[in-house]
Amino acid sequence: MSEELSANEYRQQRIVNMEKLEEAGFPAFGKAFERTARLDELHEGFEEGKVVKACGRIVGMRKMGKMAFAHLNDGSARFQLMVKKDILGDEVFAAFKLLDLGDIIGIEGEMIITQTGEQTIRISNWMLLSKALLPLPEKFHGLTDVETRYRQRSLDLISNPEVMDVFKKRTEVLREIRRFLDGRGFYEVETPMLQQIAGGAAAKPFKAHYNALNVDVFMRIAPELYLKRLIVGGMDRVYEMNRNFRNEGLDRTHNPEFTALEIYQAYGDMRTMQELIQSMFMHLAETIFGKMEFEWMGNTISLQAPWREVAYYDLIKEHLGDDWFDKTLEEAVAKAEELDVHVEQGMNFKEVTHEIYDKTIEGTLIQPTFITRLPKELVPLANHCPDDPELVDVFELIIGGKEIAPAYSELNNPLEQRARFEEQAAGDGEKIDEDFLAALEYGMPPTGGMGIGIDRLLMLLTGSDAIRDVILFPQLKPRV
RNA sequence: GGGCCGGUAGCUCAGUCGGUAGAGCAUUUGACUUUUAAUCAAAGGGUCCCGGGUUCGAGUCCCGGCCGGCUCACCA
Repeated sequence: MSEELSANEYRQQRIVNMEKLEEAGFPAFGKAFERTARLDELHEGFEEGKVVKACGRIVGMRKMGKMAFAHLNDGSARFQLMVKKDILGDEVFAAFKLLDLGDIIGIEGEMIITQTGEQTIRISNWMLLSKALLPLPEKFHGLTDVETRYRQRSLDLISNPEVMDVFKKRTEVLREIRRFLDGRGFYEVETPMLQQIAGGAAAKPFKAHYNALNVDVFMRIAPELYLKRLIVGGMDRVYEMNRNFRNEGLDRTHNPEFTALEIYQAYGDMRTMQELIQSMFMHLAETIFGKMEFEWMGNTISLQAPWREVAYYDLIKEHLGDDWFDKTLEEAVAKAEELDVHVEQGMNFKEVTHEIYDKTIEGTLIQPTFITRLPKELVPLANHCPDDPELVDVFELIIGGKEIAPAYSELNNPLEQRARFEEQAAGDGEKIDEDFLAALEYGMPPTGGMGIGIDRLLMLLTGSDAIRDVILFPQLKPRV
């Protein structure tokens, strides 16, 4: 007996049941059903004696001789059904007992409270809306195999309510972000995902071919250069929240397609973004989660503003000593080795310092922290700090030891922008986006810009340790 | 890419020293009008991830591969 045949036994049995139901006058795949309310709403507005219509999937069934109890789930909640032979009559009751777990039905009945105190609908009538030909995962343990959960998200959602909850929260967060930004006068825009030059970030793009123009195109790695064109054009508050694609590895915090929110506000700067993100995160925490503290990867994180702000050099000194910047390169390398931080031959002092920061300091910043005044070498596309041309006017927001959002006082000097592009192009051979540079030459107002990794934000807000748990269909290797 | 762990019935999992493949749920049949992991009785259900090897005999040991998880590294 093959696995396939065995699985088929369940299917065969359900097809037999389906035929019996059809003979009894219950077509297996019904039409639209008008319900009184969702099951969660019925629980909330429960009223003993009220007659209601509801529908959903049968997720539990306890059959007895002349009555049965079942549980219905419509994705919002579960609701118990009481099914009695003396109410339905012999044939309709017998047909009900032919239903399988997973079948989708519509019912009508009276809301009652059972002896054990559970809100229940005692049904007077029912119809089959859709037959399930395959068995559902087991009722008690549910579906736990992670691989199956990601590959068959439908089943995951059916059998794991907490998974459903995370994805509903995801939708609510996206909706609330839009509402928040719209309320501040931002326009949501859509810019190309198919780009002939993949700019705006340093990452490897996915490549595709466009037949009609016979050109290679790239899936975007960032919308930044297009959004700034809109700032030049006078749309002075814009945001885009959509997918970016990066042709890189896959791990607990990286998926090749991920959702990024980029925000640009003309006549603002990094400070504008700082206020915006604190207000926005607190707003989300308050309105959707009703709390300010979140458990994430073993830490309790408070989003209560104001968040800590520390200049990069001060942070380094805090961890490596006030005299750090008086040290020689050799001393810095020695310290790195002592800390078990791997440094490459030929790295300069700043690079070694940053490597140490990356490996030993960033991870310790659990509570929200703005790191400001970064060395310009680290951030090529930002404006200088007004008081120090060696530093750039940016912040990196770290939460839970992870980078959540960078923000810049955007570079709006087209000559300097061109110089930096040329330097970059010399390094990696990428084409320069001349149209973008031309736009800048018409004049871009001083602008604050920010990028937020939405998936990582959702990990924090929902307490998820893996990005796969906040993305409905994460990338997986194909199954053979 | 390296290391460690895992893949056995539809689902969740056991499987000892290499000796006939197990349980619970689910399914089928029967009993049962207040159950809720319903209960009771009986039955059916397996490509033990794939391919080689060792052996009289492999779910188990060895080699290779696939998929997944954790972790380190790389990339940013």
